[in-house]
Amino acid sequence: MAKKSSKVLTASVNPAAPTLIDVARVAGVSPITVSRALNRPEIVSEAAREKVLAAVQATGYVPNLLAGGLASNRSRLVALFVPTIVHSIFAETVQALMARLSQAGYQTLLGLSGYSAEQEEQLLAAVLGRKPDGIVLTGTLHTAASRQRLAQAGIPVVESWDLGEDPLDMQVGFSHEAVGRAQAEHLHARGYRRFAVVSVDDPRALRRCRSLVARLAELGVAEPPLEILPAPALVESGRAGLRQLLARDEAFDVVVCSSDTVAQGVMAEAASRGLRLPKDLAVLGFGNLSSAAQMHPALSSVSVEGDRMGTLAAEALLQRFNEGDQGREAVRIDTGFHIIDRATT
Amino acid sequence: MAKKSSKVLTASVNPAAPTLIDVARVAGVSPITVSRALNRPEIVSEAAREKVLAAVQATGYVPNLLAGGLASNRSRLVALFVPTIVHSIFAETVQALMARLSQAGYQTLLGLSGYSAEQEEQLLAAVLGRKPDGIVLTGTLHTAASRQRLAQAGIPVVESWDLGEDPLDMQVGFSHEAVGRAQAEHLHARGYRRFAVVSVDDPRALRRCRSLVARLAELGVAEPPLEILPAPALVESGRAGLRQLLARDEAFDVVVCSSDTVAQGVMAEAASRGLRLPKDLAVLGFGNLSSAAQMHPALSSVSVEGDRMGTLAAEALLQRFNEGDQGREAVRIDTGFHIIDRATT
DNA sequence: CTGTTAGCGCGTTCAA
DNA sequence: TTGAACGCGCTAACAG
Repeated sequence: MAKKSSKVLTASVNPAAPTLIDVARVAGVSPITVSRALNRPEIVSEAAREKVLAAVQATGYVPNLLAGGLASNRSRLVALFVPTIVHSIFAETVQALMARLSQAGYQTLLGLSGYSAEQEEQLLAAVLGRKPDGIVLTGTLHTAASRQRLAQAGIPVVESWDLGEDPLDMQVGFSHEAVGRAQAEHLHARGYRRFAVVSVDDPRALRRCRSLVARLAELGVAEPPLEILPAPALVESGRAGLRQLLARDEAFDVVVCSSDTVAQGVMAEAASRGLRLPKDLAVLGFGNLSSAAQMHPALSSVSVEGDRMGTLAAEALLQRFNEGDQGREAVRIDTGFHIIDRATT
Repeated sequence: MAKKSSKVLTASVNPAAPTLIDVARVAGVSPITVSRALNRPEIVSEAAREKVLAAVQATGYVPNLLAGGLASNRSRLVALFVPTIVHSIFAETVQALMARLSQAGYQTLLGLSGYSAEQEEQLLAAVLGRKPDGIVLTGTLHTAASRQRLAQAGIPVVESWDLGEDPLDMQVGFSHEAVGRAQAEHLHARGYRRFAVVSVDDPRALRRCRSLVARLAELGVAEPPLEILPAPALVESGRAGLRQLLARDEAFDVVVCSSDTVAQGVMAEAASRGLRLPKDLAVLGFGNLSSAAQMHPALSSVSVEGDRMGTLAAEALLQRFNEGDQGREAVRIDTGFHIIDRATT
């Protein structure tokens, strides 16, 4: 390991990354003054500040955040878990959250938790070791062990993309049950009576589906044929879903899909069979509001604002960071959703 | 669950997260034995290992990776910079890289660098403070300051999604010039002579475009009309691009697009004007091989394997981590690309 | 195979 | 406003 002695050797290989002490020496002040000049410039005399800044430039000093975090117990790191970012409605949430946090001086440790609470638990154990100052999860389904670890970590937690019973801490999302009900009511009001469902095997998608079916029952519509396919949602899932539905030989004139991606597959399969959309078959998807423009002109969809969820989650955390754990108001934001109906346009 | 007797206060608020020392006390061994039992189990007696593991369970110990990283100078963290992950060909690279790295015990610090080298430089300063063990960048365009910081950091670097002159270290990607040439040659061979181009203002996209134009010139085709639109690439960019091209009143029968997203917009605009695809107008996109199935049936495309780039980048880093900096073979992997022609199917 | 010693680089707590 | 001492939690290097 490198010693106190000045750097005389290996000048080209690795000039022994300068530390705060090196900067202090160059600036002619004490190490702690350097620390303060960098972290809380307002409490340092202007003269000192300038000397320090010059020395930082001269040495190419980069603060070691590992050491800083260890000493201060503040890592300036936020962990973010999403199931996946490929072909995914979560990508916008990730992007928006990162944008807001980095602007506030925080960095983001991304975790891909898949669609299982067990995978999330695994990841959690690893990530909490980095001592993040806060964490954003997707959904409200967590293992008991996860809940305990999270509680023990004592950091602010945001659950996103859902609203549920006994929150871990803060929540920013919408009710998947409400989505299911709205789907049923909207399509029923438009005159549809013969439904079918294609969904991937994701807990939240299934909840929307169950809620849809329940509301349909209340409206006097018989339980529709369901096709549940393995996650992740691919276009091919939609194609397969519609194929299997048609093979069942039950009549339907609208297909409710668990995502826009699945819906695209359903539409592609329908088109290849000569069905006219939405005349012969209407399709209802689910996805990001901002992607709505990209959709097939005949695809109706339930749209949520993934980016806004990200921004709101970030802001909830930042506020908690500043309040220093006392404000602790019970944040619980319903971001809602919209139904975009393309059948009429 | 209870400790020996040390922590008496605030039992409910925060049981003062157990440290390695607490575990050692419970297990009846020295702290360093706990450390070894966890990090290099093979060099510890089975008896000790079992005692330690039991104590870890009992205490709910989570190793502090900040402290570990500081002491060992190994953070088990890899930084990954991509321009964006929304509507993006990079999402698959991120996912694949993370999957491979997490399997090897590394976590990923994601940075969104936009499409500018300056933004990348900003990010770099912040991220290097976390002392990542390695870093993966997108592209080969970096500021002088970035290059210097990177060199000074002395960690393995992978440049992805491109191959270029004087690499920083390792490269995993393909030649954008080769793509441009291939586009020209493929379409020319198919009989097209009247080209047009819609591209967003992204350095790599512009290089493909320039190369296309140059090769066309060699083939005796006049310089095609170009529409360059601001990044990021949206479906709307494509619509606007085609509108503006048509307004120019120059004839063309094929449009080369900087991405599949742009291509979708071009096709949507074309369809809304009653053009038949690909008969009246052929469209060539650019995107991920695995997304090819999602494309419009008339959309041809240059396809690259984003996920494979991610995996290869991860493996290049892991190998370097293990070799301990001596192997240092000059990794430079051309992942190539494919042209998928849908006009004939 | 196990333990002891001595930091890693920084921020907190005091005092000046 | 500045500085000195101390320790955050862990691991490298040596010894036993």
